[in-house]
Amino acid sequence: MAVTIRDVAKRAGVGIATVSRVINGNPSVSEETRQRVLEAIEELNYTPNPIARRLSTGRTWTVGVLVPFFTLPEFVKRLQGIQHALAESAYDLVLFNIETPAQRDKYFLDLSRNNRVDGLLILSLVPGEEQIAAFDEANIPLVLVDAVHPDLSRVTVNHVRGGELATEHLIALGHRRIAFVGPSDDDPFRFAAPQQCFQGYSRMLDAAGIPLRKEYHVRGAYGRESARKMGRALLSLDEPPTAVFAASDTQAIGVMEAAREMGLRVPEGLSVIGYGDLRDAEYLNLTTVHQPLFESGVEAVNVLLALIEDPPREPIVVELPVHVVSRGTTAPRG
Amino acid sequence: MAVTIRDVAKRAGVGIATVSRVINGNPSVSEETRQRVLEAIEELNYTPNPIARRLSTGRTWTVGVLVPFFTLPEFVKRLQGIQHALAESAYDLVLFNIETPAQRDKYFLDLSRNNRVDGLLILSLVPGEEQIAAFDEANIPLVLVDAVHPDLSRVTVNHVRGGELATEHLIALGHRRIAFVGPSDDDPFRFAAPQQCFQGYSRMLDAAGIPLRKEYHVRGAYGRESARKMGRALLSLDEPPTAVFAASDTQAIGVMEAAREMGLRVPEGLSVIGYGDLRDAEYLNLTTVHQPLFESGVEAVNVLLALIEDPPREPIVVELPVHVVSRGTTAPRG
DNA sequence: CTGTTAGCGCATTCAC
DNA sequence: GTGAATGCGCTAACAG
Repeated sequence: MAVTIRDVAKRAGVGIATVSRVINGNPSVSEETRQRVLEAIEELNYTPNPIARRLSTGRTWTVGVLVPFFTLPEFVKRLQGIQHALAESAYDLVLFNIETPAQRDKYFLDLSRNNRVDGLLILSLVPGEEQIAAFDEANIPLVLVDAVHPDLSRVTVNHVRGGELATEHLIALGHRRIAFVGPSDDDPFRFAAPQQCFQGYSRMLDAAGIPLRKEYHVRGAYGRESARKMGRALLSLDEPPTAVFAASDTQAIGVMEAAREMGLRVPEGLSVIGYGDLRDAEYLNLTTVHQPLFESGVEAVNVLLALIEDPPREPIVVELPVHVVSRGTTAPRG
Repeated sequence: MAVTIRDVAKRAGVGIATVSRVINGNPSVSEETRQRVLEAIEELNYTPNPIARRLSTGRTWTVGVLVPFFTLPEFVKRLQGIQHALAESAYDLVLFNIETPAQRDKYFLDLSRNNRVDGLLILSLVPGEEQIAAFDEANIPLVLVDAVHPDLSRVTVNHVRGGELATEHLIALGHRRIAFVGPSDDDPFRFAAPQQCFQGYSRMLDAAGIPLRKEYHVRGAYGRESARKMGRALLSLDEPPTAVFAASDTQAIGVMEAAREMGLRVPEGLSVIGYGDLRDAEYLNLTTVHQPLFESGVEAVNVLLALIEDPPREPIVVELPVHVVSRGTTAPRG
């Protein structure tokens, strides 16, 4: 049926080992026989069976990506970076989407026991200690993206810093009544970023001598609709904020809609800064904190491949910078 | 190192064949030995090595998904359906993203020759005849999603019908000056849907006795920004349209923005209907034609798995229905 | 430099 | 019912 290494060997009049050597670029083959083998390969239209190779080498040539809710724009963009970096490698990308804690645990167990991936990228999730131990024992390197565990390699951005920068930006514009809008943290996955943004926010307020007002600190479901409601609530306060820092662009958009509905112009009546710099941000002229999403995917792949190639060593830590992208939704306090 | 079937066999005091039988649910094993084997498996924490199984069975237990620009929301949603359906199966999902014709051809060649996938889902792309022949020869079933080739199984929606429905909706509201906004078709991938939408549009106009006006037919780059410009151009016409059918929700949003900028209210001054029913559509209260994106992914997986299990046969064709979702952006002609 | 051989871990005849 | 033996296609010692 399919043409195998043996067919090529016969055709070229050599042993299968020689064919294997040619395929794998082993230098100890005479130029002459190499040519003969290459010709045979060409004529027979041969390509090595990857599965046999995998069994033989004991490697799967596969990288797994564990991602919660991969359809969320942040994750899509990270995935894009991962896909991009992996496309140029010999590794296949297999996607594991997680929508419930049960799924998460199932995949963790599955992937650490079965011989399914050579390495795993984990987005915005932190495995438990036993799970980490299992991967370690199975000798499967892990790289966290946008999540932190002291023993694991990771690619992160400093969200506390991001929160500081956003807040600093508003303070520099003269604002003092600055609200924070973020996703609620009763989510089963409880992503760390928003909480860290809040830390940066409160730290920077503190540094500026601005008291934290709890009525300016609102949380709700992720998504525009919810953010719009929160925005309306904020703007209905007796002393409404003059600026809002939203822990995601999606929520920033919701807040802007609330402002518009209430007859408030942005940025004249209300400054809004988002977080993430998602696709729509530029288009909507939204001031935001740029997060290197695509780049984080690329970097994570680089780190993981290094870990796969080299013997295990110290965790590799890459921290990518964030910066404010000042566009049209923030302005000096009126 | 890792525990193998041999370890289990030894532990249970049986041959490896028996262990294999137990694993694969072969009935010809006595209940007693089955229990013994299961215990051994449990104690040793054994899981079969999938790669060895793949080599032995000659199947990869892998499904490939070929998708152009997978970050576009339409594709993300289809991918979600695919992922969802595949998660419950024994198959891995490996993602191949395509951004250039060269990449497309490379993957087609690669996947048809190498033993990498048991089947392939192809989104919005049609392979060439030689490529189809190659897959056929390699015995790798193909399922097209949102694309048509007479010899291939596929899951589609009737975009001509979709275009008719959208146009009919506007006509029923009394509109006669109806414009069509779509992506330009000088794209190297030239997705078929927009063109078919246009066919439905022009067919329905014809049926209603409304002449097609070429100044009402505008095309431009995919994306909001471009659509906004087209919208402005349309609304600046001496005799501007009273309604716009956009071949994608993204473009519909751009048109709505153009209307707002020019002081026209939607739907009072301008009716807008989109296409796709993407996530934002409901939120923005956009009237649109619902496309079963998620469902198309699920169905495609079902078809593909059937094709993998069963001997090749007639192409399986699934056509999913579309329908207008009437929301707040269309109204009777003023 | 090159061919022979021995696995990789499992499924699967084929005898018993 | 069950075990021993063979092979899936390839890589990697090991001899020559």
